[in-house]
Amino acid sequence: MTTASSPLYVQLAATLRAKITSGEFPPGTKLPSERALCEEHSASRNTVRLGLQRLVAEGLIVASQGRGYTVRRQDVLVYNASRSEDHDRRVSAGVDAWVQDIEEQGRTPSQKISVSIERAQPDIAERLGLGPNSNVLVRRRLRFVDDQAWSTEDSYYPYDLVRGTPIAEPADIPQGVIAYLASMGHAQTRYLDDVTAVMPNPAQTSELNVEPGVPLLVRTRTGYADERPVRVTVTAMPTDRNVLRYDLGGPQHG
Amino acid sequence: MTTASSPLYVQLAATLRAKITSGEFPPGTKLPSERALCEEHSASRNTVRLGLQRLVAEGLIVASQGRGYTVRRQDVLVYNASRSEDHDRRVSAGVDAWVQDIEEQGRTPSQKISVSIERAQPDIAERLGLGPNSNVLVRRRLRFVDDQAWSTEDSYYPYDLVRGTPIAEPADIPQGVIAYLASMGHAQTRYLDDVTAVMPNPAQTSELNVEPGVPLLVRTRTGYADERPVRVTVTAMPTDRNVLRYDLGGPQHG
DNA sequence: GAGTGGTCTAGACCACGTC
DNA sequence: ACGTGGTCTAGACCACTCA
Repeated sequence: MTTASSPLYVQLAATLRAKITSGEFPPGTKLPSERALCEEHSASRNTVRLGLQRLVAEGLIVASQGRGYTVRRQDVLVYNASRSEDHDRRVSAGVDAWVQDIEEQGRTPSQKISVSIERAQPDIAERLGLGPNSNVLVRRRLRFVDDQAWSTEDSYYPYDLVRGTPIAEPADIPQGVIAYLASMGHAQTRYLDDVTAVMPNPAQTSELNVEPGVPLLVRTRTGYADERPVRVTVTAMPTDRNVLRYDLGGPQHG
Repeated sequence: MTTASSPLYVQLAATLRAKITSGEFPPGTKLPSERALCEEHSASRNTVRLGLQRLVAEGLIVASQGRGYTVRRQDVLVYNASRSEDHDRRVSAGVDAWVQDIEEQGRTPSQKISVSIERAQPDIAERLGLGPNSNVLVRRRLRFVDDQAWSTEDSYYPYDLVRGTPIAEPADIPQGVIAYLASMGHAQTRYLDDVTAVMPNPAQTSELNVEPGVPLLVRTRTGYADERPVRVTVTAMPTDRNVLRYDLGGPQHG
């Protein structure tokens, strides 16, 4: 047996994983307590915890102090990244593209917006083509779906570009920031998306209410108006509730 | 102090993290041994291990039995997803797009290809618009950069489409599979990419040589020829060495 | 062989949720 | 009040690496 030679905590994780993926433990099921699993598998609590930790890291179960472990409910929404900047759609709908995306999936989106002026972080400054001590206007969004925290989206604009405009106000802009910038002569004609994933740091863990161990999908979008970068947007999405979608119409790129 | 109230292992992780990110411990540095950190922080070994585990999960350090913990060397390559299917580039270069992408970054790519015929998994069958018991041709690629495992790419084709063609052979196809399919009248005109991230399972951990705790970026690309899905490709990339890039020429999508 | 991380035990007390 | 997970201790032996 190959399993007989693997560590106890790995076997324990495999046993529970099988019950979850087979459907014997459907989403919402409460797992036996750590101390019960100790007896059941003749293992110490530390060993049991090591095994459970594995399943938490895989996103299969969630732990809650005082309440126990439960099998996670899967509830994934699609964020359509390639069409999210479509001018026509946005202008006709009067809302931003994310809001529309979520509503089309029958859910209720909402967001909290805060605006500040900050010294640009080095990577942001580089993407915007700014000097090391430049200021940027930052619009931070915390996005909710059905009143549950869902993702964060932080946009950075060169401060010189937006000084004194409505973009610098902490309110939603009806037609969308993109369209407003376009009306000022900064129509974005090209977007560059870099996608990666990170493990959440403590701040993100609490802000987005993710279990430690669930990766965050991070998309960094740079928007260009006539080859000049005018915006960097960093979107962080817990992967247990998001899929990022790109619809590429064909081989028109080069 | 807020830090004074946080758990010991969190403080320990924060201390080491600061030394790493500040540059005091540059990449390649060997960390003090677990037992040395025990003394230094007056903590038990389990507690020290909890803290170190955190940094491993964040991808900052790697552990090696018998050798100790070392600060990870960051070495991230860009995979340009939006141009990777560009017919013109591929045909002119005579190699597949990933190979070209890596070579342009001054590295040496290589890959191992294996081909098999399998019963389609449910999610693959659904994306390909096939019935539940359909067969698919599977081309599995394990990709290397400078002889280090880098990513996996598994392509699924409806078996009826490729039976008896060179695609079903376990060799590289000089002009690329896409171009070959096009010459057979199945030119792919549209691609749909779903991007998410998962924690690696044990098989992926060993195949791609990733530390447990480093997330995998997973892109599922469905290729359409005249509205008919003809290919599904699943690419798994450890995020500690990959960034996925989309260059969107503008708001031409709808 | 000496030192490293990997696994494991058998306890302890604390913080949180539920009843 | 009780049971849950969260943190922590002080040991033990094994597996691996390197000199």
